[in-house]
Amino acid sequence: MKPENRKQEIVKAASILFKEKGYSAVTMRDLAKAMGIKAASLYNHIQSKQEILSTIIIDLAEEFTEGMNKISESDQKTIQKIENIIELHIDVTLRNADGLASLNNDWMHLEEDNLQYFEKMRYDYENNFRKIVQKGTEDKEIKSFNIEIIVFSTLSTLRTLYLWYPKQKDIDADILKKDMISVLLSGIV
Amino acid sequence: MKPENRKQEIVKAASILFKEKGYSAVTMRDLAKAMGIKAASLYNHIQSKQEILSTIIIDLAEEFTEGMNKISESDQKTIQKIENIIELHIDVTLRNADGLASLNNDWMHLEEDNLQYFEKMRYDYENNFRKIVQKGTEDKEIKSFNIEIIVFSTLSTLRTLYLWYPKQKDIDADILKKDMISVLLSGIV
DNA sequence: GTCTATAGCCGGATAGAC
DNA sequence: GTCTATCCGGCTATAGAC
Repeated sequence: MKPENRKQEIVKAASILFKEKGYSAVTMRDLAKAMGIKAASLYNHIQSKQEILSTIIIDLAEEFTEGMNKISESDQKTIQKIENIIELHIDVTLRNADGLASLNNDWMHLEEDNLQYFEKMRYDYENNFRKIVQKGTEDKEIKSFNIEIIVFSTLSTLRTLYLWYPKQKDIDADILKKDMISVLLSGIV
Repeated sequence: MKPENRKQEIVKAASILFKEKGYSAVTMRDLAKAMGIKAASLYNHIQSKQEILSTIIIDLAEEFTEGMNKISESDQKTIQKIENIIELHIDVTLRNADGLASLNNDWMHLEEDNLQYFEKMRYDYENNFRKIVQKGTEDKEIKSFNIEIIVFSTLSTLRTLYLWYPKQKDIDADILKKDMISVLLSGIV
């Protein structure tokens, strides 16, 4: 097995453990045990514990950044853009729910360069979202509530999907997308 | 100053640090430094690091449990109940936003009895919420989307308020309540 | 590529002086 | 009530045998 594949296995196992206890509470011994080897052996495939964390988080953050850039630059209507953002989050969650736990809760344990890079991506992502909502209210596609509240409540729900989706085993991805779009856009009343 | 007050100061300082880095990444030396004393001195006021965590989390969980029980047992209509739940979350967030970080992210580091007690309270809370939404759909007060999606998306937003509210310094609590109720109940379109 | 052994450091917590 | 000094265990990471 090539080292790259072995590294991917380590990252995957680490994602699950980081989700359960958080980056700081997971030891290299825990991770090695989950892989069925000794802690020292991990270092043939990775440089450090920190490298595992940054691999998980930066890959996901770049995925969101690329997706958001495409949506943001398109010439669709606001509502269509928001629907695409909801789909983006659901798609990423289906593919890597465990990694999203680190993205949401352990980003502050990234070190220098990666921390700055991550924070910039997150800022740009939120700002793109905010601009889309802003334009939507100007075009009267969206109600003129406080824009920050709209951005916050929508993003909160999408960012927390990773916690909730794995528990809903019997729900179809397409139904989830449809209902999630309805709930977030049209409300529940 | 009585020991009880000093303990409260420690818990408050710890809440801030736990919010920034998480329970596991904060050391007793970090906490002592924030209090302007040495780590050993903390132990004149608390039994252990674990005691600080359980004080933060259990107090808050009990506050939510009491609030939810009152709402749940009242004879109000469903929509009024949901509005009261939104207000409950906003009120607790205004009073103790830092502590809510531990409630949301560090509950898994509670030990045996407190962990079980917490998990029971959280289960009951969610179940009460679910029953309220269920009744609302039966009475046609609420649209008949997938109930789990409604419960999840509403709770996600309310639980994440602690991250967002402190950044919105210029927003009035009453306006926040009003707009949050509108966004969650009526949607944004 | 995995192992054993261990370096070197830092963690929570205690003892006892003041 | 706070301090200094310290115990002791667990942490990340490395060295070197197989």
